[in-house]
Amino acid sequence: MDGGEPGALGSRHCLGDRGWHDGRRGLTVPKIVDHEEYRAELLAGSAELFADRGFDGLTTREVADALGVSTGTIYHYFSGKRDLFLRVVEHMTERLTVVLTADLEQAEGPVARFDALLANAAAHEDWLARYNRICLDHLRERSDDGTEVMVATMDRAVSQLADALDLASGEARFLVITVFGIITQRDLDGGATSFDEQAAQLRRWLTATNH
Amino acid sequence: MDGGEPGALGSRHCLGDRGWHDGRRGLTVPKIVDHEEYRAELLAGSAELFADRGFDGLTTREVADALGVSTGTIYHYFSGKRDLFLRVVEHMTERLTVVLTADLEQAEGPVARFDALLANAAAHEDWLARYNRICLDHLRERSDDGTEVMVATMDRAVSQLADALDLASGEARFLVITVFGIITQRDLDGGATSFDEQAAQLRRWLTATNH
Amino acid sequence: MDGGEPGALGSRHCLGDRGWHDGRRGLTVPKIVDHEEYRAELLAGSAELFADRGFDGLTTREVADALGVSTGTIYHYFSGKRDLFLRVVEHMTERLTVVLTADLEQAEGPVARFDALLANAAAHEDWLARYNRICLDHLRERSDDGTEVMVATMDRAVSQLADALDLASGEARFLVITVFGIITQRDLDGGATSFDEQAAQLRRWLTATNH
Amino acid sequence: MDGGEPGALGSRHCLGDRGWHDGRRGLTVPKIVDHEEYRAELLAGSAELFADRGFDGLTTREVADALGVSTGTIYHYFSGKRDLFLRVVEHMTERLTVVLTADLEQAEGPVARFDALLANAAAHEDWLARYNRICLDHLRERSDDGTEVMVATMDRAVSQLADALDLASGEARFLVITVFGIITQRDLDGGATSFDEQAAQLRRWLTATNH
DNA sequence: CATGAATGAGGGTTCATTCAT
DNA sequence: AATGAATGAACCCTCATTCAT
Repeated sequence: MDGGEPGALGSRHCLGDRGWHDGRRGLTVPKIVDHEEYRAELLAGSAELFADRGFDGLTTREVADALGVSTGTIYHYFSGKRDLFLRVVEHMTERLTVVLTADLEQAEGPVARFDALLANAAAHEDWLARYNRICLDHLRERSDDGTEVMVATMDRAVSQLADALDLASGEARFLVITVFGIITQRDLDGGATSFDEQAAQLRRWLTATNH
Repeated sequence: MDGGEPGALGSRHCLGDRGWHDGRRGLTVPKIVDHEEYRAELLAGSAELFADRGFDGLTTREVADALGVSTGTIYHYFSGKRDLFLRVVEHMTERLTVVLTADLEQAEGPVARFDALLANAAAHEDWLARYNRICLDHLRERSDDGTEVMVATMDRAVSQLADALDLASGEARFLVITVFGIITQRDLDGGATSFDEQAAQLRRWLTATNH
Repeated sequence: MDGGEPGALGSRHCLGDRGWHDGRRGLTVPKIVDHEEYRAELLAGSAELFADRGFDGLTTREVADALGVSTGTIYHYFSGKRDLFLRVVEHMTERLTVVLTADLEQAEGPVARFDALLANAAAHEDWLARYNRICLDHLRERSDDGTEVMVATMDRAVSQLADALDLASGEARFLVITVFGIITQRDLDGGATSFDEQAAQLRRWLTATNH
Repeated sequence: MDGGEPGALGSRHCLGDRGWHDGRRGLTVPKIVDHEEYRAELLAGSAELFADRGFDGLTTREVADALGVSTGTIYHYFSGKRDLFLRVVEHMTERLTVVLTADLEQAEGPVARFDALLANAAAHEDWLARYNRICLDHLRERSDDGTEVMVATMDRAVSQLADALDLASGEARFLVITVFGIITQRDLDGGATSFDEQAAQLRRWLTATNH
């Protein structure tokens, strides 16, 4: 189980001890870069919480405690709880394609890439499960334009996968849907469903398709 | 699109006017049956709300208003908001198999039954999407024993389907997972994903499998 | 020193113990009248607090404690702290003319009515001082249309006084302004300024005016 | 309409660019005078804000922004928000007599001095209105010894005016009270009340008195 | 049985103040 | 001397729950 950030060593870190550390004498110019970096750290640290507890089930106090900062600090970097949540979703959404298609290029041929995709899904299963939960929560908060983001995100992932695996768009979409289906089910039943067994079913579909 | 109860004529009904204080005492002998029926009506009426807004995003006042009763009435039939939610999940869970396998027996042969299953899913898509949402919410409220219920529910549905469609357990599970995957995706993207197109992919898998 | 309501015996009363007390059997119709009465009591009880501490300097908890109710109750009768404050100002504004002109009719002749006016001012000095404070606070909260209310209120009081004392509009206005000036000064210096001495100056003006 | 400081050219100036870190060390010897001057500038710049928004309605951040400095700077020159406010009141109080009696000596005779007084009041109406507001706020912050300051201030102004206009103490007090009454009323009604008309009433009183 | 007024703990958010730079 | 990021107590307000009617 990986931490809040896939690929990063997301050990529970305390973010509470920073300063300006500008360097050159007396200059009171704080580093802008640092601010953005810190923001990203807060985002990464909040993702897991929002996924586990849901937007409404999570308090800002809990977020602050988990991040090792005060509630005021959260409001220094984000305009509110809702803003933080929306940024978390944005942040995760940007990484979805990366998570699914990482190392896909290094595999030779569609079948090998299919295996690589499943390996990616298995490696980042927790992250994907969290993303899935968060997406449903996001829909509640932005029922108006929430779907637009999802459509665009899905389309991007699907088109990349279609290219890499030499599949039609609808087929690649089926692939993503099923992968998420397996992950959702395992999320719901606590892992009772075998990932490999279901992956085997999916490979059978691929074999029947890929001609 | 059906209402809160699949198969029932789920028009938005106001439950508030049963009128225990209608005057003629002695006439309105409160039957036990009535109590249970009323409870069921409250459950059915709450399902949609919990699915749409989430457990934490919904207030008891809102539930009461939607049901056309007072908050006190809810506390008369349930021990609290959480209890109501848990009963809603139970109530929906009990119906899951029914929803998925309705009219399945009348179809002849595995393939026809597969089609009937998909027809069921399409007919009750809203209900299934809500059930899917509620299950993830349920997991948050009962992270301890929440999975047990899900495992049992899934197993029951899977074994029924395995019998009806002449599939191995793992195959039937794949079927359910994929159906839910499609419905979840359509829930997220507002219906942008074509149900039929994805169903066609699933049939391809079935064809490759069912020999 | 009178309480929050001029003329009323405004002893610090605990408002926390009420019910429906409808009377006729089983009817679940709560009394509407009661609701409005209670609202008025809350208003009267809040006036002193807002005057003493200012809108921003007063917490809802303090209001609730002083009224002997919970914070939630305040939100049951008013839409928020700001609404409560605005209603208090409205409530007091409606009474201003009454406070100033009470018993004025019973006096014979302009001079006697002038004396009656000063007697009214002295009798309700605390209430007038509070009203004065609250008006300045009100201006901060509603800098847009706050002045309109003040203009209308002042005009009403002035025209009544002009009639009763047989004064021109500008003269009646001078009278009101000076009375409030004396009260404000006494509010600021803790009563060091003599009310009677200043009233004597005002009477000298009246004598020079009233021809 | 004058700025925060009567008689001073109170254009909204940014105080934030004194540049202690301008580079050439040793050149910018921090004089004590400078420190005090700067303090006075901060005081003058804050007066308007405190009057308009009230002590509790104003944040230190807002004060800092308006002054063009950081919040830290305020804490360098004052021990806190409350201290700053108290110093503002002190600062304004010291100037009250000056504002009211400026150019009074140059006028010949009591009546001419009376006119000069009214001219002063009209010229510094905004400042006086702000002073009036701030005094009521001050009373809230220092209800214990707040009145003492007010009594002393009033007495000083009254005795100066009594001398200059050849009035008895109570008469001079009436004069000040009425001037403030007019200004307060005009503050409340947005200038709807005519200053000159009310001043004419006051002159009538003077005529009846000064014999 | 049904109601909804009342409660008060706890929610999101603000802001006076501190202090490392 | 000046900055502004960080803090956390305390703000206004919400809402699950109780109970007199």
